[in-house]
Amino acid sequence: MPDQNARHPDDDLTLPAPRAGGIAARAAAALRPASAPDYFQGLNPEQREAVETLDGPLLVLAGAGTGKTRVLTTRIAHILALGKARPFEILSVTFTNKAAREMRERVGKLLGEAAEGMQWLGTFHSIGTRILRRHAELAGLSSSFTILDTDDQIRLLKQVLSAENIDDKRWPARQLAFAIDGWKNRALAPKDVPAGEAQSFAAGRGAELYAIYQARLRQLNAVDFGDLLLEPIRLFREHPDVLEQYHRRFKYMLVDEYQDTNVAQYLWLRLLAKGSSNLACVGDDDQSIYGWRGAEVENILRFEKDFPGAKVVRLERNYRSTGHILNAASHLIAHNQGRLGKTLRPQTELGEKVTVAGAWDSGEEARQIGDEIESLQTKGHKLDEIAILVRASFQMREFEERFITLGLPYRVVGGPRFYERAEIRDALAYLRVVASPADGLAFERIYNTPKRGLGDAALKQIVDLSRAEEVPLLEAARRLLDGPDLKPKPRSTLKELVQSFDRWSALIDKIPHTALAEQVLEESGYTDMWTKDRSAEAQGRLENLKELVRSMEPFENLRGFLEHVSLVMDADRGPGEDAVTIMTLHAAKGLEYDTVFLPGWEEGLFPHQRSLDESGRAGLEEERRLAYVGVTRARRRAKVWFASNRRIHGMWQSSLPSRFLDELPEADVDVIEAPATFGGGSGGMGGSYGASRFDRAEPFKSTYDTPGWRRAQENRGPASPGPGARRSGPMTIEGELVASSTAKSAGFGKGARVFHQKFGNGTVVEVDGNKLTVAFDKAGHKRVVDSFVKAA
DNA sequence: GTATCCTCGATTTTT
DNA sequence: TCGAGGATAC
Repeated sequence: MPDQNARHPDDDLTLPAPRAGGIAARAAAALRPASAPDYFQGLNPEQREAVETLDGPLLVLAGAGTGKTRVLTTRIAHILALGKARPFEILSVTFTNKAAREMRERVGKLLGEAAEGMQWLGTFHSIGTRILRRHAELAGLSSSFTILDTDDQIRLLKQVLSAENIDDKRWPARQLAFAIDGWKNRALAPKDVPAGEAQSFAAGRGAELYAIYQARLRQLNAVDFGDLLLEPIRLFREHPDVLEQYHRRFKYMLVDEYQDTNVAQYLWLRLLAKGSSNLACVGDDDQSIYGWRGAEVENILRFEKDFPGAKVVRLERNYRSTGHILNAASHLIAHNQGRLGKTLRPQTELGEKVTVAGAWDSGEEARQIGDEIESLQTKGHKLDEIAILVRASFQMREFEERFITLGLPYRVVGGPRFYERAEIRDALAYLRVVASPADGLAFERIYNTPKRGLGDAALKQIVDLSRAEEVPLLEAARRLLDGPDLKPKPRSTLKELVQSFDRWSALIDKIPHTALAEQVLEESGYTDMWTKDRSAEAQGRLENLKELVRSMEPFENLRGFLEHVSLVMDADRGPGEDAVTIMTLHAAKGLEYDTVFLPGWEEGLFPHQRSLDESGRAGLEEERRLAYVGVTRARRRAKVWFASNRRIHGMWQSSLPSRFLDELPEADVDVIEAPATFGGGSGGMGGSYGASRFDRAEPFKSTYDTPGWRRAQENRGPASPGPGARRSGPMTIEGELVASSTAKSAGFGKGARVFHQKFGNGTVVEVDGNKLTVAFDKAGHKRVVDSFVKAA
């Protein structure tokens, strides 16, 4: 999506552009029929209520697959059709560019060109940028400020650390970046950082370094992502007249995925909502899975308190998935305590039960899933409608390898994205310097790429001069050429580089930006560098560079393109051939597939041990929400898998089925006994020791035959706890843990000698229900399920 | 400036 | 176990 900023001339806040008003008026006329407007067609009563409740704060609790986007877009159409506001008077915020793009498209379908006038539809960050550019001087910036990405941020922090004589081995820049991000997420300026936290970096210098970093940003006329939220907040607080302008401007405000907002975003919204108070937030507390990067579920849980008189509408009719899938998901998520309470109601038949199956190890898990996909394919299912959702990306590899063997087309979502590739970042760095010669970080990135013999020594001279004279790096380089300090060789190379940049910069308004980009890449020797490179990726990198130039075409100029890139960092990739999708659960939020495979439901992996260790119960609940997100991606088939052995950090570990399996309702789940392909796999393992397939089925069965499991069945109860009912968690998590670990044991006592297929012989040192701690003679202490060992 | 050795860490990720 | 990234040696 080309950024709107690039296309729309800056409008004046106080004088609405008449052109846009015309569009709105036409849209309104087109949409205003005699009776109920067409766009209400097919909305259920709750959705309609959410659309029609226009005045005052509104929270729409939209469960998975309940038509959330539809409500948002129809609401916009309704506001415009009633003439309550013009397109540019609606603030509509999303989290990702993808969501913003989709929203714009769908509004476009409803309204046609009126969607074009929606200048304030975008991500928190893009809207923040827009606001900040308008009032840059009030924030000590010029309106052409650059936006640093994570890489630039780290580079700058490294500079700060070295200038402050802090050993960056002991106190890595990454760690400081992480801390600063955390503070910014919570809208803390350097002076607001709690003393205790500042203490945690570089012997108490955390807040001080943060302050120095901020000062450096200002010097560079740059902001980081956090500033795009923080600076507008500061602006609004310190300049009530500015805030007032936006209050007048935004008649209606809509926020998507409200459960993902962090403190800064929340404050930002609160300030703006002091105007009209027509703030509609849509979200689902049960799908809050980004706590680890600053999202505060509390924001959504507290909505009614924060915005007095708020109306809450629950969307619970799910049009996506069949009954068993929804029942399973609802029952699972009901184990969480901190939630607003909401149960998905199926609108169609029960369909297929959710299946749960176990595999001996992760390799077998991948083989079985691969086989199942092939069989679905023979039955005529499209691969595009099949997804494998994993907890952690290392799980993907096994599937990829298997699918390559099978010749099964797949696509991996995630991974290094287009704009993060080294060659793209290098090319962009060149263009950034051309567009804004003061961009020191970009200059630093490419001043010796391709290698031109400018080493650290020359760089240090430039940096020192830049500091001493308080000028940008490029300017410092220029001055250095006039002085006596440079050796002849670097002098001539540097001179050529500086002159090249002067030449390119002069061309900015003279030739098309795509042609300029090509010229820069050519003359700088950058393309050459890859042409000469004999490595395997070089060809692909050259392709990427061409793709980059192509992607610049829709933009008016270089500046517009760079703005887009700094915020978007994401390139559309075409649909391509029919293929299975492999991605993380996090990446799957908002998507849906007919068939969803959910491998790796094992304790330690899912829920992830680290999440439990770091965040305790809150961590567990977020993991459970992730499981809920996973299951609710499925329209017709959800297939959960676990493996009893998995290689973690290169070492085989035996694993126990996830507690989340215990939390699925038996009535909606089929436990699959693995087909008899045991031992028929790759590698030398398996098969030879004559184990029966029940070796695998058994631990699973025993897990199910627990008091916790039975209690879970009894607690299934009616599907809906009723609006507003806060389910206090029908069963305690601790209870279930104890329950599943007090399952009947296969009868090994302390001191018994046992044999395990992977770990060999050992002695039982502890018995905890059906889980044994065994001191293996060779493999050390391990926890295993009793049915995996035999009496030795 | 580049090759090789070694050490460390190993969920999730957007802007 | 394996890979990236930094440090060291040439």
